[in-house]
Amino acid sequence: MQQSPVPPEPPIYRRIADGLREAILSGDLRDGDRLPGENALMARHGIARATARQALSVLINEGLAVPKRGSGVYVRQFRPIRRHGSRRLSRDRWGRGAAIWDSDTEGRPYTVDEVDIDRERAEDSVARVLDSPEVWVRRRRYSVNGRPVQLSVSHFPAELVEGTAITREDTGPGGVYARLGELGHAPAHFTEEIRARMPHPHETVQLDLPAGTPVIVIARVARTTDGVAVEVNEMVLDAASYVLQYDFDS
Amino acid sequence: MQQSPVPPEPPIYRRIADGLREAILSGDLRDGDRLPGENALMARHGIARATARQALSVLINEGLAVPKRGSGVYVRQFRPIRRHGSRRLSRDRWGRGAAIWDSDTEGRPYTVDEVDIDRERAEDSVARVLDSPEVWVRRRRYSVNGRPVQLSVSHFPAELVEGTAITREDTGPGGVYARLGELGHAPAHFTEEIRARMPHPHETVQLDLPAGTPVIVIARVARTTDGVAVEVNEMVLDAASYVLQYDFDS
DNA sequence: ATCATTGATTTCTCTAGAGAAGTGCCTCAC
DNA sequence: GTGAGGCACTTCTCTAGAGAAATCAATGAT
Repeated sequence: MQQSPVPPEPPIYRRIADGLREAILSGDLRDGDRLPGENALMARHGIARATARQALSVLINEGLAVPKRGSGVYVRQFRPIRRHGSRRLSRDRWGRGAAIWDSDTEGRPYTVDEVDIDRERAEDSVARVLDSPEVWVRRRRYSVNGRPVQLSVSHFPAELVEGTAITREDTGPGGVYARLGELGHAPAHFTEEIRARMPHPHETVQLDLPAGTPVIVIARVARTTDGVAVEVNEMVLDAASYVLQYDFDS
Repeated sequence: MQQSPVPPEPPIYRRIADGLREAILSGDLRDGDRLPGENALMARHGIARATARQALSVLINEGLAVPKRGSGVYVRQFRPIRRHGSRRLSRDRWGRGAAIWDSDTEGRPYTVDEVDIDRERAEDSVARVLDSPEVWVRRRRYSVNGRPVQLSVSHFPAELVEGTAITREDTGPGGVYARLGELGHAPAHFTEEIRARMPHPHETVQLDLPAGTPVIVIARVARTTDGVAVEVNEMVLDAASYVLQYDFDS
């Protein structure tokens, strides 16, 4: 009737994982250090290969370690980019030392290494927001220091942007927002919806994500001063590479 | 010298996982449906138990499926709560049908089922922002419909709030922000930093997270009109339960 | 010096089997 | 009808072994 007096101790693979995690979080093992591998764990603990792998897979799925085939398992590093939602409000308004999480200084060289532009039928959710069944779609991939960090898919109402530079690879000075402004539809209000989830397989490939890395998905809607939606942009970010920042008044 | 003409086909466990994922994403298998289990996969594909498990673990780690011990593996469901950053700007300003992602209507009953209040030494990052080595800490867990969805840890400068209701379990009408206002330190500006990562073990326990569920971490700093930081609140959200929304002007 | 090859090491994939532990349904006694 | 017990089924944990594939360093040929 009563609780078992002996709390069952966790399984072997978990005790090993706990030990390694402890070493990582305490700082004994640092960014990029090599963890004991399958063979080392088998020998040290007298266990089967599958059990050693299971222990390591715990840390890998937690995003604390990254396996490199033929080489070893290494401690993961976290050095994010800071992305500001509202530039207007956040512009270093509160000075230095104000951030909770460290991040690399901004202004690192972004490169766009894949661009794809098409006219398509819009998905339901996009068509509803843009109030347009057909859209021009701009797909891009952004990399920093040669590492892909973000996928971006922008949607524009087809009739609105037809024939403009928005439908071409080179959008000209100021980018798509300048072009929208020339059309008399300058974006003035933004809504960003944010989710986090594990990546789909094609995202894992395109962002070159190791196991245990979630993605942050941002769905951003740009509207004119009249409240007309002129762009829907869905961004998929490597969660290990980003810190998002939003500033607002109460 | 040239690329192998035969693209190596993916391993068995991955092909099986791909098939099941397809069934889920296409809608053949829906929220809460039962997937074929280890034994079914072993029989159908003529594979070993470990291989069948590996196929299922792919989907589990992707957050698409949830195992229930002794019962089976089931398709995961996603029915998030919408959390607004800036209430002032977002208040249904753009009418209905404006959201990209579905979410349950707000106003569902929140319950706070664990409260813990202490005076402590602050961590470095918190001490730096609050400019105070000692802090009062309020730890809470929020649940919706009996399911824990959020952990929250609030920090206040110790000298500032000493002796007020902020150091007691019942903070009185209006909550801690009303008390800060009475002290002449009403929060006026907010900065929220957002990350996503896999949960730590204690977060997995406290939020009752299945494998393959990331958490969203929000570090929120509240400041007075003078720019003095009066609260640092770190929230850990079940990523499968939340959509965050931020509205701002360009 | 540079490049190709080789070999040791490592992770990755898979087989075959076994017992533990939790779940859910059915049956049986009351 | 209702509750208790048992049983089938499920996932979970682990052992033992083997070959494939990627990495890295050392070696050897040019």
